[in-house]
Amino acid sequence: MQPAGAAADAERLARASRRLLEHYPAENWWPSRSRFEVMVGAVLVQNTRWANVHRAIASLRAQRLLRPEALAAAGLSQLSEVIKPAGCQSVKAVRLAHLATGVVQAGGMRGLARQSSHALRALLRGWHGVGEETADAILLYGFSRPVFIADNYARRWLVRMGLFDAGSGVAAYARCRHYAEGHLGWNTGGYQALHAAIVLHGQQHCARQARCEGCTLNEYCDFIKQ
DNA sequence: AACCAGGAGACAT
DNA sequence: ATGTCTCATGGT
Repeated sequence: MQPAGAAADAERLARASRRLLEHYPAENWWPSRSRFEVMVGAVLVQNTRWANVHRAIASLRAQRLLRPEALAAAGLSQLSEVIKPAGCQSVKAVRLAHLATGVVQAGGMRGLARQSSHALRALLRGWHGVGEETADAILLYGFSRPVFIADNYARRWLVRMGLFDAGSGVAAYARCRHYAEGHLGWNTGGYQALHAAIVLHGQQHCARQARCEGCTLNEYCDFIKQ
């Protein structure tokens, strides 16, 4: 059993999450034609707007590079040129190369799909350029695993609601994810929609302030808190 | 021209 | 272990 108060926190979190979903019903949040494309997109979208990522992916598709073997065989300079619209191309080209090579060495997408979520996350995290958030995005949207993405938006949201403050850093990310998963216990579809809603809310409201006070849409944030 | 973007990794406490 | 700084680049 969970300690006293945990049940109340779980209910608050669940209620707030439901309200978020009602007001930010994101559809087609992560468009993709294949699991590998999700993996590629997860790297390209790092610190980047999706609109720019979309162009880079279209470019990759035109070059027939949206397959692990082809991507792994591509040269860095070519790759860098193709993904340019997504920005930070020299960095991301290297990361994509590691990603593609990793997929091939892991036995392709089929080999990856056989892994447990825990094993898969550990494997992905071992690849250069795949951090906590990117790994979880791949798990959630690429491999349909029930994972709560504890990104900056999610962490800030939880802190503002006074529910949970994990601090910062890699370990803090895991603590936050465990907290949310432990209190929500949702399925994959739920976490997919929730992540989208959290990001949309975070982008539109009090994006940079430490607290909701002073936010021009404070009433909305208070509404979410109920 | 400044500032942000659907972070990651290195580095210093 | 945890918190902070740096990197890298297109778009607004």
